[in-house]
Amino acid sequence: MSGLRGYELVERIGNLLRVELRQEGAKHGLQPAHLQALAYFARANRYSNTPAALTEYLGVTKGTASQTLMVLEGFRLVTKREDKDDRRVTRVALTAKGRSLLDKLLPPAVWRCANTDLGAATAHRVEAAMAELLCALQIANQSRTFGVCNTCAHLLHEDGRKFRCGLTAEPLSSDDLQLICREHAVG
Amino acid sequence: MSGLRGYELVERIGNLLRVELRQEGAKHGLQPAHLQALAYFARANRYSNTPAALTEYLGVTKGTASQTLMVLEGFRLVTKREDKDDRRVTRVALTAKGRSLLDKLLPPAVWRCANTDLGAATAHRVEAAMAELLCALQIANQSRTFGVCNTCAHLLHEDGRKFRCGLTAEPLSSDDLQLICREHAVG
DNA sequence: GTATTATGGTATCGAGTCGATACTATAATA
DNA sequence: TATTATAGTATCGACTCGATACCATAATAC
Repeated sequence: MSGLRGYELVERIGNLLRVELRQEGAKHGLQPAHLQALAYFARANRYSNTPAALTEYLGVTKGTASQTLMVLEGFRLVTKREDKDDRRVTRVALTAKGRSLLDKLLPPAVWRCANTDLGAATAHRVEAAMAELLCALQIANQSRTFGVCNTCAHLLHEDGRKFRCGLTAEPLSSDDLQLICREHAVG
Repeated sequence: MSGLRGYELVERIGNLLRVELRQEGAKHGLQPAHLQALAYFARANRYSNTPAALTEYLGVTKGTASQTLMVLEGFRLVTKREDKDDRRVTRVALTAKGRSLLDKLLPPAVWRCANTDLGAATAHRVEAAMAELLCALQIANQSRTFGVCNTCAHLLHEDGRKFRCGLTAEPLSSDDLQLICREHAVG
């Protein structure tokens, strides 16, 4: 019971979406990897909006990630600026153009359509199953989880509605809690 | 409710597996696309073991599919022969080497591991959810379903344990029922 | 029965991905 | 101060993929 059947299903789903993403992105001169990167920076928090974090997130080499970012910057979809505390670090942020393009392209039309067809209840159940699967895969892969602060083991609840990161000791707003963090930990 | 969260999950799962597939395949000089093609022909039935069917399955152009096949043939992982009835058509079959390599590489180790960690019951539930999602996506995409004969609307049950394809009128063995067919139809 | 069109497949080219390696700049550590 | 680690870029080669053109064969039109 190696789960080959399940694996084939995931492969096909991923492939189908990838083909769609390629077609849609091509209309704007973008490849799947570009859109993945753009989507990442749209949701990355202040500890995670760097090329190095993207490298880990996508599982590619830093050279590849750097190239991807150069393309996005060339299209004026993201901006880069030097970190003022650590001058080795580059901070990446979406431009308004990048954000509106992302809203238009993701998720792909075929996904929105399928999601509607499934209905809210089924879609939610499928989503939960995939979350479970992803978690297991990340553990098996010993890779970072890149979850949101809201679900992080480092999150500290203070009195009232205040939150703080246990790693950096910095306070977190409620918006912060919805962002992806490279230091995210489970358990 | 566009299902962006669910989409991100699928993207991440697909990406994680793709990275793994790339690393494993690289040890044998194979790219992800090669292994996908190899896996397809391992399961394709007699109506579907052609480059044209692979083209539809992977959602790429026929030129791309042709190149992929040339690589596989070069590595002696598949063989090609001309169809005797329609000489435009090429039939593709795995070699013993191709089959054993596939058994070794798919599903990737990280998948087997995650599958074990999840446990049989959960793995089955996740698999069912994925099947449902894939079906909805294929309908939304108006793409062929590439299911097995066992689940096909064309399948005719004859007396006893005999089966026949309603499209080609040919008899189907019980092994045939487990193979992928490009003419597969739902409903 | 021949001309036309459709289908299956290959060849070739260019744009782009991605990994590998080498390199620079800055920070952290010995 | 010297060494090492980290963040990022530059460059190169192998490869993917789409686009286009092309060839052979089958199906269809007339």
